[in-house]
Amino acid sequence: MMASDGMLSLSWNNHKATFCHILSTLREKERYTDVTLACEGKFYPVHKLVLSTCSEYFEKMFEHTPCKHPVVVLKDIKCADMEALLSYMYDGVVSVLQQDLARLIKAAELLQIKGLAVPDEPPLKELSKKNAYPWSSRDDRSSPHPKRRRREDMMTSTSQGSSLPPPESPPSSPQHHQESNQSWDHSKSHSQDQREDGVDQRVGDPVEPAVEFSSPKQEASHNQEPVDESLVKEEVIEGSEDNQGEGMDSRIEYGGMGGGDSNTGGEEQGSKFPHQLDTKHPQPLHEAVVEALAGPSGMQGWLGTGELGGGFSMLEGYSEDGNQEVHPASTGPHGTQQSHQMVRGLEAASRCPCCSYTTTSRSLMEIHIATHTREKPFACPHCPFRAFHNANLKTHLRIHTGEKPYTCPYCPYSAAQKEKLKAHIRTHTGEKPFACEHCPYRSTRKDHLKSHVRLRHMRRTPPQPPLAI
DNA sequence: CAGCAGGGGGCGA
DNA sequence: CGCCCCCTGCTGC
Repeated sequence: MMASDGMLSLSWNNHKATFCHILSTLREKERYTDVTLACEGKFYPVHKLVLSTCSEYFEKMFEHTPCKHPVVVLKDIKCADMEALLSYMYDGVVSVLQQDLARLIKAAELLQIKGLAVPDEPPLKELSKKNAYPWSSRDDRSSPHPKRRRREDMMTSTSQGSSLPPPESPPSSPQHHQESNQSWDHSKSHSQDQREDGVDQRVGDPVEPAVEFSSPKQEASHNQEPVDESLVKEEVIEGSEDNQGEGMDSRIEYGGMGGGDSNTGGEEQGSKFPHQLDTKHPQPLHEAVVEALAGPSGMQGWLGTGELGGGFSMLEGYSEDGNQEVHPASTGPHGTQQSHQMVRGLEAASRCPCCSYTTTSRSLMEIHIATHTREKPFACPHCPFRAFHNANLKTHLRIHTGEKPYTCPYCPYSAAQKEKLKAHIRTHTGEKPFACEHCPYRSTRKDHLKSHVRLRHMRRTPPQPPLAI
């Protein structure tokens, strides 16, 4: 464009079209996808960025979902509609049969898709009137009031965007471009990244002080409706340790564990989930995946369980190879039924997405998964720390109280943890139980031995390099 | 500066 | 209880 004061403004004429095209292509190739939508047994790997751009609902969901690659189960959405909406979000256009329009719009409302169900902002998308919005002639396209009204009506009976009222319309297939065979089979993939470190995140945790995760509650408070429990749960993110990534937030405040990312953690994790790395994104994603594999149990995802998930449940079949985190996206009685039906249909030997636990029993799996997803019930009154076990909290509390009950018999040292004292005593006794298998080095502590091996025998003198050439 | 050693915090079980 | 990780201070090359 123009210049002022010697400044040149370069514009990319075809930017929009090219940009959209590339996005679509990326989706087709499933590259850089970082969220998977699941509905009716089909899985759609897509991009959070795109979803967030097109839907405030998804935006908020991801905002409170630190998972690297969450799986969002959409129970009240037909896969055909989902495909159409994805087409709409990626291409800005979707073709739909007149008869399917109402249902599609309804789905769009549930997901708060901008331009379809929610008035979109100035740079509106190209929604062809005839295709998707026949009546828009009487409406401002950018502000589909009728739609909005409808949505508001619905919202008055449910909390915002969270409990999605189940669509009643029967399933059918709107025409759409791509995606029809996007459904993946389980073996296909996704095992990659799911893990994040954990972090006990608990967005919306009812027990949590409002200060901490105010956003969801604020949202809820905006609604006149009482907070829908399912909404809250929906945002709950359970983590496990090591999360690097986004999930780290809370931990960073008080944790040293910092996402086990840096050193060994990364390596170990990498080796810990090899299947995740090789299955699906053999490509550049790699690093990101490795990064995502924060912790051994890094199950950041929101895994629905019987108690938690109003309308959501694990897809057992999916989890078989999956290692995916599953996030509930819709709730409500219908959703629940739907999902349960789906699960029943998939009943077979299934594997926990977060560990190697396998069972053919859905209920057993739910119980097991609860061990990953349960909240940390023991909260420190002085800091954001939470623990799974009371004993851990007690230990933690000593940080605040300064209590160090374990005293060294040889010196004035005292420790808050018994194990620390044991390690300390070795410094007096000279006991070094941990011997390096590559050299005479011995250590009083196992982690020091590990560091030693890493530094001296793994990094330094890699046996292969010369041979490899 | 690299490596070692010790202290400390957290996690899962 | 065992393990992991981070941080920091010390020491020797």
